[in-house]
Amino acid sequence: MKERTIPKETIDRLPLYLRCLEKIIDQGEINISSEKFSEKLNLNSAQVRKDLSYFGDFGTRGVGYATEALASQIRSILNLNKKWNMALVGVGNIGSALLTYGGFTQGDFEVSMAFDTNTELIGKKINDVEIEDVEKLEERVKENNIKLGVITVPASAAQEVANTLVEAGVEGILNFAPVLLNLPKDIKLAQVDITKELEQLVYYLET
Amino acid sequence: MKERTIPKETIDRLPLYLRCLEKIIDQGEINISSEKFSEKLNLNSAQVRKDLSYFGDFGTRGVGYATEALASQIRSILNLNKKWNMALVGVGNIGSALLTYGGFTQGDFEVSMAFDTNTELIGKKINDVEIEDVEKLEERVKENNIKLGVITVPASAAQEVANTLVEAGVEGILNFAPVLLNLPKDIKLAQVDITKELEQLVYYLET
DNA sequence: CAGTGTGAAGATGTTCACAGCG
DNA sequence: CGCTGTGAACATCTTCACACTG
Repeated sequence: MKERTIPKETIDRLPLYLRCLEKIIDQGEINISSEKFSEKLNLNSAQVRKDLSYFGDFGTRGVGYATEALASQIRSILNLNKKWNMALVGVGNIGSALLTYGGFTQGDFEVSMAFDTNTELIGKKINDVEIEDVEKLEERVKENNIKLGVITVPASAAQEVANTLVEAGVEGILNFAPVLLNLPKDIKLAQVDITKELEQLVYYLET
Repeated sequence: MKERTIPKETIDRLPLYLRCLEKIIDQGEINISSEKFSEKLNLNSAQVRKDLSYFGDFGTRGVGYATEALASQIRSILNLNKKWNMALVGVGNIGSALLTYGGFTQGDFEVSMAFDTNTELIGKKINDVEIEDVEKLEERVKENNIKLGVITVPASAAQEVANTLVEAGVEGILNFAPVLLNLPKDIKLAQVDITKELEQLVYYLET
């Protein structure tokens, strides 16, 4: 293992490696070569080896990578050894979808608090999570030591919500609102921008 | 305007330029300099000028870019001059959220057909769209000449749905399922992978 | 003379090719 | 002998710096 700066793109691919590994572990495979790996993920095998070598010498020459051990390593690199609770703000279409989303309900992430301004919603429960007044956000997030916030409010409210989340001590934000958030640089941001994806997509289409 | 290959990253940024422009047009600005632009988007001003220059000489030296004209140019480059109808498959949490999503309901994109396998859902309407049997997908998508598909089914069903959409003549797919789809190379893909985003996000967090 | 458009330099990421280990 | 790990070559993207124009 060398001390080097790790490309963002490598981090980008780690979740894909992990997902691929979990699949082939299910199929009972004990080892996998970088070649096999790269075929499944449509990339170059040298890419796979280089990516993994940033974090240690996980492979065995002549054999490949031990699937179980590698999966465990990647989970550890990605900080997936603890359950991440999230505070969600904005219980609209996407917000409620995330509250009941099976994709991570049973996994490493869980929406454990939800906030809204709509008095019709406050007090109701979705998937065992009670919707609370956004006024209480700061207090409640601090109290529960939540480190991840999810923004699913309309674009116009997103920056204000982001500020409140930061005040409340959140360290990372998953933002679904189509705005560029202004955040302190120690706060990490993941942006999910569906309209942007669609606009890019149709650029490439025949018209 | 030079004939050059346009970086993917440039296409990535076009929707952001557009969004930013629309905002400042609302504020009544007639012109904007690459410098102002770059501040609002957190990038280098040379980046802005280079990106825009791939498509033509839109700026005026000493003045900047005419906001209205540039917005219109970008919309045209991105193929946003027509309304894009989409066929959505999988009316679960995320699927139904998209059916009622205000973010593009009033815009350039609209989910105009929805399919599912669940007989409880088939026949019901969400936001004026009747949910149909996925068996009818190919026929109905062809008949309506739909060019965009949205996959919001569980991971295990995603590849099969993708195949059907391709059979039906779709040219672009927006996929929310956490799988790497195998598609003919003339079919364009946009992937929205929420779990991946979260996994990357927490990599960067203190633990 | 302010601000674009763009070659050239620099930074970052990917692929090649092969030495060396199990 | 097969497959990893990795310098070096290559490709792509970003930033600099400045000539030139409206």
